[in-house]
Amino acid sequence: MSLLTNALEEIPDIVISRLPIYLRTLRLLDAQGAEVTSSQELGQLLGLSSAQIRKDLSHFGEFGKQGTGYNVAYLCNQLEKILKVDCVWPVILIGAGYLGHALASYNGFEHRGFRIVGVFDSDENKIGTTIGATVIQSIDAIAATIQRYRCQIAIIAVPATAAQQVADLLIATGIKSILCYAPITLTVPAHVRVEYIDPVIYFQHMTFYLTKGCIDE
Amino acid sequence: MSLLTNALEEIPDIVISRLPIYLRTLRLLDAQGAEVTSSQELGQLLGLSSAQIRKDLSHFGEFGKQGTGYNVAYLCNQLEKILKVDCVWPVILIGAGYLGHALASYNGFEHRGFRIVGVFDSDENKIGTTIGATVIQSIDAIAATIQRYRCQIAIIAVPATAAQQVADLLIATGIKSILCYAPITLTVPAHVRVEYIDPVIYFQHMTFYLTKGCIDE
DNA sequence: GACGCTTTGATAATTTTATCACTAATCAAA
DNA sequence: TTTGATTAGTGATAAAATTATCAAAGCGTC
Repeated sequence: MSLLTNALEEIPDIVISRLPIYLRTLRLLDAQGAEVTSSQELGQLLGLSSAQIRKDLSHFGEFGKQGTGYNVAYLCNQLEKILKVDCVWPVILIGAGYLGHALASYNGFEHRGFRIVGVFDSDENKIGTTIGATVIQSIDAIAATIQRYRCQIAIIAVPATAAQQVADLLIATGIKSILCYAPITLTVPAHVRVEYIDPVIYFQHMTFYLTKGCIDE
Repeated sequence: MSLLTNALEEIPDIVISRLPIYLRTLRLLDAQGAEVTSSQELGQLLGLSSAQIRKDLSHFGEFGKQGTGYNVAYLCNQLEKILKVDCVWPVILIGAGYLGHALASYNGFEHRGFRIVGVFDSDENKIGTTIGATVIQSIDAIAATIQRYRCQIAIIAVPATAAQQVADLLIATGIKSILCYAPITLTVPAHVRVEYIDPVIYFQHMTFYLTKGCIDE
């Protein structure tokens, strides 16, 4: 089977969503000096069944050797190709509050395939100031940056009240994927993909399973 | 059916994971002054089918009225009870880097059921300094804070290299749920729940669906 | 009050996802 | 070389999740 899959087969999104986890773990194993691994070992590390991992990978080709397992470096490479992160994607960041600063300062993006190429804010007082080497620009400058880098990915790190408006602007300017840190669900056209990060969603998921133990009660 | 469900029925985790999204949207509707809504309207806002929303809610009881829909305030209340966020949960935060600062400064936790009651770091230079009104404490002080607040939830916002060690410490001290911002999969006992936030995982998911357009290529 | 429109909640049907079970390949050691 | 222990890949099966369907109920209008 060809690497980027036979066009007849539609790969489930849930499979795609696991690949980055596999990749992250494989790169850790690689960094630890492991030459080979197995679906069983990976499954143990990730809390998944070995069958699931083999099945997931089988959508894209054959990467292992029976009796031996997978060559870590090779599988890393293949996954990077499948996910198209064997290169660096330009990303723009909207919002230069505390969160925007944390994201812009994070140095874990580049070696995993992403670089923040522009930071934007609407606050006049922030425009022109810097985060590390990056100058915060006016919202008006977004289009130019997107064009220059052919940027398809944006991070929204503005307050919830401004997020939809920012999203509309980004989409009008050609952004195809948005990572939204604002705690709202955006309304976007079908060709735009949005992923959300809202820590409270995770907390509220957790508390369902906890026995109640609140402050002042 | 009783509110917190008939013990015979095991509610799928995937259903639980959607409830916080429903709650978030309902509270938005409430803030906008909406008195009632419908599974159809909610579904439209969230990109889900109305049947799914009705089915999800049906695990917990009957909250709507045929022909009318759901009373927004009432359904909010019920979801808050189901998720046990009709109160404030104490949370501790480990790691006072940029991300830790962003989290500690965020004022969107409290009204959704959570309060950061302690911030900890291993860096001697940070200990004793403040984020807003919160004093950064030594890692050694974690146990006392957990005990004092009967804290069950922790946020890990330390580098990947330290995360497992911190997790082990937290678990030994009684933490039951961890929100992990470090880009690794933690190894934890079965009774501990971990949720992960790693933006790169989302980016790499997105790029699978994008046409390649990297920097310098 | 009857009628038309809407909506829920329940059940059935369908689709999707995960698991199982097995074959063939690989390797190390006897 | 043979044997035993592993392991990938895969078609079949089981489980889970989503979607479709529909009766009953509510509301507004005539």
